[in-house]
Formats: sequence, structure tokens, C-alpha cells
Amino acid sequence: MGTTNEIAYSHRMEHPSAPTPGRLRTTPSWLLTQTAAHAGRLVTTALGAHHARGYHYRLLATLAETGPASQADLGRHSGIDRSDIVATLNDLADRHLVRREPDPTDRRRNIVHITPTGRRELTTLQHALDTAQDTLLAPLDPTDRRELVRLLDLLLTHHNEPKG
Amino acid sequence: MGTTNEIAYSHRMEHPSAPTPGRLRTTPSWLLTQTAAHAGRLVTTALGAHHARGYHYRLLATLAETGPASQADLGRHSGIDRSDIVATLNDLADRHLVRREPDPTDRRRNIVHITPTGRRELTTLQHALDTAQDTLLAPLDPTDRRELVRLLDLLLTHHNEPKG
DNA sequence: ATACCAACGTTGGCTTGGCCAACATAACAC
DNA sequence: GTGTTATGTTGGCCAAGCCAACGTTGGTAT
Repeated sequence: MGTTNEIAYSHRMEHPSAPTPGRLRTTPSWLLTQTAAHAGRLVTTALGAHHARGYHYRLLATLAETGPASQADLGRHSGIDRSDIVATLNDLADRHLVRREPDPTDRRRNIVHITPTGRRELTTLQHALDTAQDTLLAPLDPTDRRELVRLLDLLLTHHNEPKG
Repeated sequence: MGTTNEIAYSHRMEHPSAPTPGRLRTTPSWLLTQTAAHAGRLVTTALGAHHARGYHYRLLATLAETGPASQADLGRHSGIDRSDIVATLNDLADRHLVRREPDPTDRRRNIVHITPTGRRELTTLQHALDTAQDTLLAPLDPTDRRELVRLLDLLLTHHNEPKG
């Protein structure tokens, strides 16, 4: 525990690359956030090539899966805050990837539709993302990839539905 | 591939909690960023109770491991940008957890020392973080935990040293 | 019916983490 | 000496994730 790490440091050391710490390399939260950062960079780059961000893809994907939905429902399904939904939908609507229509049965709600153009854009983004996944998982064989997905899914499921 | 997902949606559906999408649940980058978000919340909360943020802990931990170091070296070891190092060190120095001294052999550099108080604070933060790790990994048995760490470490190592 | 409360879309703002550009100073290489 | 590189620092940007508030509308209880 309270070991005093008075390591004699050599001034003029020439670290070639980036010698990563030791404590952190076994800290799950550190590993998660760091790998997530790498993943995020890959995804951002992949989507950025098509002028999209993570929220754009997430909303299009959610919309394609659930069908037309209210903004509140979209938020619940995609895990995006109501307020961020608004801004993202504005972007998507400006590019005609999405259409807002009033819900005749509830004048508070908008029913959001994905347009054919939006569906095409989603396909494009999906391809870009698939490539990014491959780059991300490059060092893992198929078995390890499935294992990783399994473990992460376990964590996500557990922390999403606290139930009690 | 291009399957048209025209799912008939039931207006007035009463989703109790948050029905997560399907495409995303098998997308590694999504799983990573989402679990990382959960991890981040836990860490932020844990550290926040002691008025610290991630950068504060990272710097203190790095400092304790490497011993006194220049700010540039700290940045390289911790993976934090030079400019962010400055601000974080300002915070830490204000709370006397860290001390900046001029490097007599190189007047550009500061040699940053962790103070005894800083070391105590680090221990406190470490405890808080350890607890957070347990909360994070709650649904995983020891074998799965080791497996997760192994896989994430593989990814991190691969993406950190591109070698080429 | 009236009063109350909950949900919706929207606006605006805030925080973390991660970047990048620029600049003055200082060290180093030629 | 000239030019290049490293350092600390300032200031700014972006994406993701939040939260509070407000006006409008629906539903519920009285």
C-alpha cells in the first residue's frame, strides 16, 4: 500500500514513445475509458468523413430499428438526452435525412420519420463504422472479440437496469 | 444487408425502462463508449466526493510512480496534453498536493514533486477508486474480470504503439 | 369543471476529457 | 551565430453527457 516510490529519475532520459504507468494498466475503469477514447477517435474520424457525429448515427440507427417515434421515445431508446435530441434532429432535418411531423393524437409530440435519403445515409455510415470496428479490434482474434462483446454487454446490461 | 426495417410501432407504447437498440448491442465501439461512460460516472462521483477529477488522480498517480518529473514528461506518461497538465497542476499546487521547482540544469523545465499531503490524498483517492472498480465490475466473476482486463490491455497496447 | 400533476419539445447552460495553435524562453545542433 | 527543437503557458475548440427551466398539452383526481 503505502510504498514510497522514490524512483531516482534520470534527467535527460529519452523516452522513445510513451511509457504507460503501472497502476493504471490494471485499473479497469482506466482501461475502459482509454480504449473507449481510441474507439471514439476511430468512430469520430469514420463518421466525420461523412459529416456526421456519433449522435447523428445513433439517432438514424434507432429510428431505422424502431420505426417512426416521438423525440422522447428516441431519447429513451438511444440513451441521448431530450435536449440533445432536438439539436441532432435539427441537423438531420436540415439535411433531409429525417422528417418531423405532428402527432395528430397528441399535440405535444412530434413523430419523427427517417427518409429514404436518411436510410441511404445510414447505410453509408454503417459501412464506415464497420470498418472502424475492424480497425479497433485488429489485435483480437474472433474468439477474443466475441468474449469482449460478451463481457461489455454484461457490464452494460447490469448498469443500465438497476431494477432495485 | 439492406433490409428494410419497417417495424410497425404501437403508438401509446409504455416502455417501462429503456429498451436498448439491437444493432448497437453488438457494436464493440458502442459497448466500449457506453461502458466507459458508466465507468466514468462512477469514477467522477468517487473522485468528486474528494473534490478531485480524473486528471487530478492521474497526475498524482503518475507522479507517485515516476517520482519528480518535468511537466512534459508527466504529460507523456499520463497521456495528458501539456496544456491540460498546466491547469491540473495549478489546481494541485493550490491545494499543496504538489510542488513546482525550477530545474537547475534546464531553466525551461519545472521539476514537479508530490508532497506528503499529496501522497495522502492519492491514497484516499485510490481507495475511492478501488471501491468504484468493484461497483463497476460487480456482475463479473474474478475470471471474467481478468479476461476483460486482458482484452482491454491488448487493445490499448496495440493502439498506443502503432510502431509503423 | 377545476385543479393538479406529468409528459413533451425546446432553449440555454455547464462539466470532463481530449485536442490544437501560438508564443516566449531556453537548450541544443550545426 | 543561425536555426531548430523542447518547454511551459495561454486561449480556444469540439463531442458527449448532463441539468434546470419554461410554455404547452394530456391525463387524473376531486
